[in-house]
Amino acid sequence: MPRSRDYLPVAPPHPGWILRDRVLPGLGLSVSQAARELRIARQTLHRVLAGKAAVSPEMATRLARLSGTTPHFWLERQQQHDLWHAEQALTGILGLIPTHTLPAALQAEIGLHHDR
Amino acid sequence: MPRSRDYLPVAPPHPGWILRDRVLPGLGLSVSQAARELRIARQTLHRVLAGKAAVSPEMATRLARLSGTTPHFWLERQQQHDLWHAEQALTGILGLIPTHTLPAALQAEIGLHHDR
DNA sequence: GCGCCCTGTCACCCATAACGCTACAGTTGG
DNA sequence: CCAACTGTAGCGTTATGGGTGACAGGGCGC
Repeated sequence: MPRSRDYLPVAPPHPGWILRDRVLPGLGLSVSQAARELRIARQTLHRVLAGKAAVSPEMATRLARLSGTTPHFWLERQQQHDLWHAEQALTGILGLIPTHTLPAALQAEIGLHHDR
Repeated sequence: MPRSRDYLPVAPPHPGWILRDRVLPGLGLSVSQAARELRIARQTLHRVLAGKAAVSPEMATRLARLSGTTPHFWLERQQQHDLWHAEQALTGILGLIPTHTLPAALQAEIGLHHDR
Protein backbone atom coordinates (compact mmCIF):
# COMPACT_ATOMS: atom_id res chain seq x y z
CA MET A 1 0.00 0.00 0.00
CA PRO A 2 1.24 3.50 -0.74
CA ARG A 3 2.31 5.07 2.50
CA SER A 4 2.29 8.73 1.82
CA ARG A 5 0.30 11.84 2.01
CA ASP A 6 -0.85 13.83 -0.95
CA TYR A 7 0.19 12.55 -4.34
CA LEU A 8 -2.39 13.86 -6.71
CA PRO A 9 -2.57 12.36 -10.18
CA VAL A 10 -3.40 15.75 -11.63
CA ALA A 11 -2.09 19.25 -11.13
CA PRO A 12 -3.88 21.39 -8.56
CA PRO A 13 -5.80 24.25 -10.15
CA HIS A 14 -4.04 27.56 -10.58
CA PRO A 15 -5.30 30.52 -8.55
CA GLY A 16 -6.84 32.10 -11.64
CA TRP A 17 -10.05 30.13 -11.55
CA ILE A 18 -10.96 31.16 -8.02
CA LEU A 19 -10.30 34.75 -9.00
CA ARG A 20 -12.57 34.54 -12.00
CA ASP A 21 -15.30 32.30 -10.64
CA ARG A 22 -15.52 33.45 -7.03
CA VAL A 23 -13.65 36.59 -6.10
CA LEU A 24 -14.32 38.91 -9.03
CA PRO A 25 -18.05 38.10 -9.06
CA GLY A 26 -18.05 38.51 -5.29
CA LEU A 27 -16.55 41.95 -5.67
CA GLY A 28 -18.89 42.83 -8.52
CA LEU A 29 -16.03 43.68 -10.83
CA SER A 30 -15.42 42.94 -14.51
CA VAL A 31 -11.99 41.83 -15.65
CA SER A 32 -11.31 45.21 -17.23
CA GLN A 33 -12.51 47.12 -14.21
CA ALA A 34 -10.45 44.98 -11.84
CA ALA A 35 -7.34 45.48 -13.96
CA ARG A 36 -7.81 49.24 -13.85
CA GLU A 37 -8.21 49.25 -10.09
CA LEU A 38 -5.20 46.93 -9.68
CA ARG A 39 -3.17 49.33 -11.83
CA ILE A 40 -2.05 46.61 -14.20
CA ALA A 41 -2.61 45.96 -17.88
CA ARG A 42 -5.81 44.15 -18.73
CA GLN A 43 -3.84 41.47 -20.58
CA THR A 44 -1.72 40.83 -17.54
CA LEU A 45 -4.79 40.00 -15.51
CA HIS A 46 -6.05 37.78 -18.32
CA ARG A 47 -2.80 35.83 -18.21
CA VAL A 48 -3.26 35.20 -14.51
CA LEU A 49 -6.88 34.16 -15.01
CA ALA A 50 -5.87 31.72 -17.74
CA GLY A 51 -3.01 30.32 -15.71
CA LYS A 52 -0.54 31.50 -18.32
CA ALA A 53 1.25 33.52 -15.67
CA ALA A 54 1.69 32.76 -11.99
CA VAL A 55 0.50 34.94 -9.16
CA SER A 56 3.72 36.76 -8.31
CA PRO A 57 4.34 38.22 -4.84
CA GLU A 58 3.57 41.66 -6.24
CA MET A 59 0.38 40.46 -7.86
CA ALA A 60 -0.67 38.70 -4.66
CA THR A 61 -0.17 41.92 -2.74
CA ARG A 62 -2.31 43.81 -5.25
CA LEU A 63 -5.05 41.18 -5.19
CA ALA A 64 -5.06 41.13 -1.40
CA ARG A 65 -5.43 44.87 -1.27
CA LEU A 66 -8.26 44.86 -3.80
CA SER A 67 -10.29 42.05 -2.30
CA GLY A 68 -9.61 42.39 1.41
CA THR A 69 -7.76 39.10 1.52
CA THR A 70 -4.15 38.35 2.39
CA PRO A 71 -1.18 37.96 0.03
CA HIS A 72 -0.56 34.63 1.73
CA PHE A 73 -3.96 33.41 0.61
CA TRP A 74 -2.97 33.79 -3.04
CA LEU A 75 0.65 32.77 -2.76
CA GLU A 76 -0.23 29.59 -0.89
CA ARG A 77 -2.40 28.44 -3.78
CA GLN A 78 0.21 29.41 -6.34
CA GLN A 79 2.84 27.55 -4.33
CA GLN A 80 0.85 24.32 -4.37
CA HIS A 81 0.54 24.61 -8.11
CA ASP A 82 4.22 25.37 -8.71
CA LEU A 83 5.26 22.62 -6.35
CA TRP A 84 3.33 20.01 -8.23
CA HIS A 85 5.06 20.93 -11.47
CA ALA A 86 8.45 21.02 -9.78
CA GLU A 87 7.97 17.51 -8.47
CA GLN A 88 6.94 16.34 -11.91
CA ALA A 89 10.07 17.87 -13.41
CA LEU A 90 12.25 16.13 -10.82
CA THR A 91 11.05 12.58 -11.27
CA GLY A 92 14.13 10.50 -11.75
CA ILE A 93 16.51 13.11 -10.39
CA LEU A 94 14.78 13.09 -7.02
CA GLY A 95 15.42 9.40 -6.54
CA LEU A 96 19.17 10.02 -6.78
CA ILE A 97 19.20 12.35 -3.78
CA PRO A 98 19.89 10.55 -0.51
CA THR A 99 17.76 11.35 2.52
CA HIS A 100 19.29 12.30 5.85
CA THR A 101 17.59 12.96 9.15
CA LEU A 102 17.85 16.03 11.31
CA PRO A 103 18.26 15.64 15.07
CA ALA A 104 14.86 15.85 16.77
CA ALA A 105 16.02 18.78 18.88
CA LEU A 106 16.90 20.70 15.72
CA GLN A 107 13.60 19.83 14.07
CA ALA A 108 11.80 21.37 17.01
CA GLU A 109 14.06 24.41 17.07
CA ILE A 110 13.43 25.39 13.48
CA GLY A 111 9.72 24.81 13.85
CA LEU A 112 9.47 21.93 11.47
CA HIS A 113 6.03 20.38 11.39
CA HIS A 114 5.34 17.28 9.40
CA ASP A 115 1.69 18.00 9.00
CA ARG A 116 0.45 19.22 5.61
CA MET B 1 -0.87 56.54 13.64
CA PRO B 2 -0.36 53.38 11.59
CA ARG B 3 -2.94 50.87 12.59
CA SER B 4 -1.75 47.56 11.32
CA ARG B 5 -0.32 44.22 12.16
CA ASP B 6 3.04 43.05 10.97
CA TYR B 7 5.09 45.79 9.42
CA LEU B 8 8.65 44.89 10.10
CA PRO B 9 11.24 47.63 9.69
CA VAL B 10 13.67 45.15 8.20
CA ALA B 11 13.41 42.32 5.68
CA PRO B 12 12.89 38.84 7.08
CA PRO B 13 15.99 36.68 6.64
CA HIS B 14 16.25 34.58 3.51
CA PRO B 15 16.13 30.80 3.88
CA GLY B 16 19.85 30.50 3.19
CA TRP B 17 20.99 31.24 6.71
CA ILE B 18 18.95 28.48 8.28
CA LEU B 19 20.34 26.11 5.69
CA ARG B 20 23.91 27.07 6.46
CA ASP B 21 23.69 27.56 10.20
CA ARG B 22 21.25 24.86 11.21
CA VAL B 23 20.35 22.28 8.60
CA LEU B 24 23.67 21.54 6.94
CA PRO B 25 25.50 21.21 10.26
CA GLY B 26 22.61 19.09 11.52
CA LEU B 27 23.05 16.80 8.56
CA GLY B 28 26.81 16.76 8.92
CA LEU B 29 27.33 17.92 5.34
CA SER B 30 29.71 20.43 3.83
CA VAL B 31 28.47 22.83 1.19
CA SER B 32 30.29 20.96 -1.55
CA GLN B 33 29.06 17.59 -0.36
CA ALA B 34 25.48 18.82 -0.10
CA ALA B 35 25.63 20.25 -3.61
CA ARG B 36 26.81 16.92 -4.97
CA GLU B 37 24.04 15.03 -3.22
CA LEU B 38 21.48 17.59 -4.38
CA ARG B 39 22.71 17.13 -7.95
CA ILE B 40 23.24 20.83 -8.44
CA ALA B 41 26.30 22.99 -9.07
CA ARG B 42 28.21 24.01 -5.99
CA GLN B 43 27.90 27.66 -6.95
CA THR B 44 24.14 27.34 -7.21
CA LEU B 45 23.96 26.25 -3.60
CA HIS B 46 26.28 29.09 -2.64
CA ARG B 47 23.91 31.55 -4.27
CA VAL B 48 21.04 30.23 -2.20
CA LEU B 49 23.11 30.35 0.97
CA ALA B 50 24.08 33.95 0.27
CA GLY B 51 20.52 34.95 -0.59
CA LYS B 52 21.61 35.87 -4.10
CA ALA B 53 19.07 33.41 -5.48
CA ALA B 54 15.71 32.46 -4.06
CA VAL B 55 14.70 28.95 -3.05
CA SER B 56 12.78 27.91 -6.16
CA PRO B 57 10.08 25.22 -6.01
CA GLU B 58 12.54 22.78 -7.54
CA MET B 59 15.23 23.68 -5.05
CA ALA B 60 12.77 23.37 -2.18
CA THR B 61 11.86 19.90 -3.37
CA ARG B 62 15.52 18.91 -3.51
CA LEU B 63 16.24 20.34 -0.06
CA ALA B 64 13.22 18.60 1.40
CA ARG B 65 14.33 15.28 -0.02
CA LEU B 66 17.86 15.72 1.27
CA SER B 67 17.00 16.83 4.77
CA GLY B 68 13.79 14.97 5.49
CA THR B 69 11.80 18.18 5.60
CA THR B 70 8.95 19.39 3.42
CA PRO B 71 9.11 21.62 0.36
CA HIS B 72 6.52 23.79 2.07
CA PHE B 73 8.91 24.42 4.93
CA TRP B 74 11.39 26.09 2.57
CA LEU B 75 8.92 27.81 0.29
CA GLU B 76 7.05 29.34 3.20
CA ARG B 77 10.21 31.08 4.38
CA GLN B 78 11.09 32.19 0.88
CA GLN B 79 7.58 33.50 0.43
CA GLN B 80 7.79 35.69 3.53
CA HIS B 81 11.03 37.14 2.21
CA ASP B 82 9.72 37.79 -1.29
CA LEU B 83 6.53 39.25 0.06
CA TRP B 84 8.36 41.80 2.13
CA HIS B 85 10.24 43.04 -0.92
CA ALA B 86 7.08 43.09 -3.01
CA GLU B 87 5.34 45.27 -0.46
CA GLN B 88 8.32 47.60 -0.42
CA ALA B 89 8.22 47.89 -4.19
CA LEU B 90 4.51 48.70 -4.10
CA THR B 91 4.57 51.58 -1.68
CA GLY B 92 2.70 54.37 -3.33
CA ILE B 93 1.03 52.19 -5.91
CA LEU B 94 -0.73 50.14 -3.24
CA GLY B 95 -2.46 53.19 -1.85
CA LEU B 96 -4.11 53.79 -5.21
CA ILE B 97 -5.88 50.42 -5.20
CA PRO B 98 -9.36 50.59 -3.66
CA THR B 99 -10.38 47.90 -1.19
CA HIS B 100 -13.62 45.96 -1.59
CA THR B 101 -15.15 43.38 0.70
CA LEU B 102 -16.16 39.85 -0.14
CA PRO B 103 -19.49 38.53 1.14
CA ALA B 104 -18.95 36.64 4.39
CA ALA B 105 -20.44 33.49 2.89
CA LEU B 106 -17.88 33.60 0.09
CA GLN B 107 -15.02 34.21 2.50
CA ALA B 108 -15.97 31.04 4.33
CA GLU B 109 -16.44 29.10 1.09
CA ILE B 110 -12.95 29.79 -0.20
CA GLY B 111 -11.41 29.06 3.17
CA LEU B 112 -10.17 32.55 3.84
CA HIS B 113 -8.66 32.94 7.29
CA HIS B 114 -7.53 36.30 8.51
CA ASP B 115 -4.99 34.94 10.91
CA ARG B 116 -1.30 35.18 10.05
C1' DG C 1 -26.07 51.12 -38.42
C1' DC C 2 -22.93 53.19 -35.15
C1' DG C 3 -20.35 53.92 -31.00
C1' DC C 4 -18.85 52.15 -26.72
C1' DC C 5 -17.29 48.96 -23.54
C1' DC C 6 -16.47 44.49 -22.71
C1' DT C 7 -13.84 39.66 -23.45
C1' DG C 8 -10.05 36.68 -25.04
C1' DT C 9 -5.94 35.94 -27.46
C1' DC C 10 -1.81 36.90 -30.16
C1' DA C 11 2.93 38.87 -31.10
C1' DC C 12 6.73 41.73 -29.52
C1' DC C 13 9.89 43.77 -26.47
C1' DC C 14 12.21 44.37 -22.05
C1' DA C 15 13.88 43.27 -17.46
C1' DT C 16 14.81 39.95 -14.18
C1' DA C 17 16.05 35.50 -12.36
C1' DA C 18 17.59 30.51 -11.91
C1' DC C 19 21.05 27.54 -13.33
C1' DG C 20 25.39 25.53 -15.16
C1' DC C 21 29.87 26.53 -16.44
C1' DT C 22 34.80 28.35 -16.13
C1' DA C 23 37.92 30.72 -13.48
C1' DC C 24 40.03 32.82 -9.65
C1' DA C 25 41.77 33.76 -4.66
C1' DG C 26 42.01 32.14 -0.20
C1' DT C 27 41.99 28.59 3.61
C1' DT C 28 42.68 24.22 6.00
C1' DG C 29 44.36 19.43 6.99
C1' DG C 30 47.24 15.35 5.82
C1' DC D 1 53.23 20.36 -1.22
C1' DC D 2 48.85 19.02 -2.32
C1' DA D 3 44.17 18.02 -2.11
C1' DA D 4 39.69 19.50 -0.95
C1' DC D 5 37.10 22.94 0.72
C1' DT D 6 34.93 27.94 0.64
C1' DG D 7 33.42 32.14 -1.57
C1' DT D 8 32.91 35.16 -5.38
C1' DA D 9 32.74 36.90 -10.17
C1' DG D 10 31.60 36.64 -14.97
C1' DC D 11 29.17 34.68 -19.07
C1' DG D 12 25.55 32.29 -21.73
C1' DT D 13 21.09 30.00 -21.84
C1' DT D 14 16.52 29.59 -20.76
C1' DA D 15 12.32 30.87 -18.64
C1' DT D 16 8.99 34.14 -16.99
C1' DG D 17 6.37 38.47 -15.53
C1' DG D 18 4.75 42.61 -17.32
C1' DG D 19 3.64 46.36 -20.67
C1' DT D 20 2.12 47.56 -25.24
C1' DG D 21 -0.22 47.29 -29.64
C1' DA D 22 -3.35 44.79 -32.37
C1' DC D 23 -7.04 41.79 -33.70
C1' DA D 24 -11.83 39.40 -33.72
C1' DG D 25 -15.96 39.12 -31.58
C1' DG D 26 -20.11 40.00 -28.25
C1' DG D 27 -23.64 42.87 -25.98
C1' DC D 28 -26.10 47.27 -25.33
C1' DG D 29 -27.99 51.82 -25.98
C1' DC D 30 -28.74 55.46 -29.29
